[in-house]
Amino acid sequence: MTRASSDEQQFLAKYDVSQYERPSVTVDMVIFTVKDNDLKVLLVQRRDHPFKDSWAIPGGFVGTSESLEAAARRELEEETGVQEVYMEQLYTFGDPDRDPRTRVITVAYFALVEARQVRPLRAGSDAKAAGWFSMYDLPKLAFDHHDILDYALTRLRYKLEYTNVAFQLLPELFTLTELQRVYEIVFNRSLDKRNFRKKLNIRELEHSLDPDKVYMLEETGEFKMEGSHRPARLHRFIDRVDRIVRGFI
Amino acid sequence: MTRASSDEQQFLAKYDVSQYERPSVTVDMVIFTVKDNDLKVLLVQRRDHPFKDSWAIPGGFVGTSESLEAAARRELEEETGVQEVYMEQLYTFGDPDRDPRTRVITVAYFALVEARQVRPLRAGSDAKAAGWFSMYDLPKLAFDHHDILDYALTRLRYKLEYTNVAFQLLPELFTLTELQRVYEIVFNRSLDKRNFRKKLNIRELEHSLDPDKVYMLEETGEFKMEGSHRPARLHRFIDRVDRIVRGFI
DNA sequence: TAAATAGTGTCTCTTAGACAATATTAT
DNA sequence: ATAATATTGTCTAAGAGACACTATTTA
Repeated sequence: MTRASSDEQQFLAKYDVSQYERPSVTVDMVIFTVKDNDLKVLLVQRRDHPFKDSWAIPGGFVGTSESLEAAARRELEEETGVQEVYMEQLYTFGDPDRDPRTRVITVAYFALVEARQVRPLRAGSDAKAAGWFSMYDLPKLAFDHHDILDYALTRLRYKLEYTNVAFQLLPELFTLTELQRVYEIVFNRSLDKRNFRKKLNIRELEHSLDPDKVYMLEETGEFKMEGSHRPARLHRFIDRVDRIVRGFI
Repeated sequence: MTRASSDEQQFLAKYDVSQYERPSVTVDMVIFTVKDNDLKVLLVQRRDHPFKDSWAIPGGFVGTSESLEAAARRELEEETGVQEVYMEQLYTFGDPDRDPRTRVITVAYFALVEARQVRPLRAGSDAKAAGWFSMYDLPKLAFDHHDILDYALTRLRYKLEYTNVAFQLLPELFTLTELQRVYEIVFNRSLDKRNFRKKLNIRELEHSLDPDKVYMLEETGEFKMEGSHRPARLHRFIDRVDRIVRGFI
């Protein structure tokens, strides 16, 4: 940052902030979880017009001195009670008529949360209800929220293909079969168990060559004893990296 | 879109558009070209505060009833005179203090233009000068524009790796050596000629399996006769697709 | 014929995907 | 022993990367 000259200070003092018409700016949150053997997204039912009673992804206005990411995390926390989860900017939707009230530009984010960390959903000041909906069986949505969800699902699949973020959808300890189920649910097709595990190993090696980039899968030595069958090894992901905040690239 | 009920119409009539403080929204354009054996970006020198006299990427406010993409194309056309070039949304930068005047959220786009299609650069209403700068030797930039360019270069490299957009940086007819030079310049390292061409063939096949996805490389039968050496075959890309407008995923 | 650039093929290593048998636990 | 799920390896095909020689043109 260059130091402000007195010339510049003079300019800034005179600057007329109401010189241009301004759109409203919101953040909208696509919050995914895997639950009941299904990929779910959090929707709220609108209490007010426009699209009163329609379901929509949660969102809200960006505070005057609040960063976009902070606004997104605030919304996420309001809806789910969770913090510190994986979140990234998705895309900015700004068609002039996407909101019938006035010009609203929305910066969409998507987040991955573990179902069990989420507190029970509740209505809010502008939502008469909230709930988890299957991505494969959505109701009609308000605004352009179908577009946003389409885009989010594509991004989610893409992310799962070349990163290890999947563990963000699982509890800390999980079996490889549970991890595979996450992939199967997100990609909506079954996978071969041996190939899946082989690929995990390959990723493992790749990643250990670049420890700044991703997460490492680790055996805990513990087992999941459940059901009348052979117990499964429990694994965990080790964080080797500062959380990747910025969107995909 | 649901039909507006009279209840809803009543609501919309009363809706107070000045209810929330609003940030300004701009689009900023990262305009890349390959020229003089170098990757160049278009910069303008600011006529006014803040950052008076600093170089910056061109941008401007989004019109009240103008889509983000339209605003980006308008800026692009103003600066370069070109239209119908490859452009995609990059990322939205919204730190509260990124602009000392007031809250300004900017939606960054990046575009690829062919150097010879660009009309000579000229100053503008808010720029005392404009010019092409090497991405590998940038001046100090205004605002957070270094961040935006870093991000744009990463995205550009990524795009070149898995798509055929590189031809957007070339004239309609080009030799394979010229195409390879584009890759070498963007990735800033030399490539093996045989492997490069082999990969082009593989991409070709992939793409013909999915003709809705990308472009096809085609031999024209013409040759570039230039210099005292064997002439090179001229190629072109055939558009097999509606332009991909949305950002990468 | 010399200089300059164009054009081309093989080998090895790694990865992706198809595919089935054995191991361990509770009942 | 049976039911249920966990765990493991091989084969083939395709792609990535290293590597060097011949072809064609003009001066």
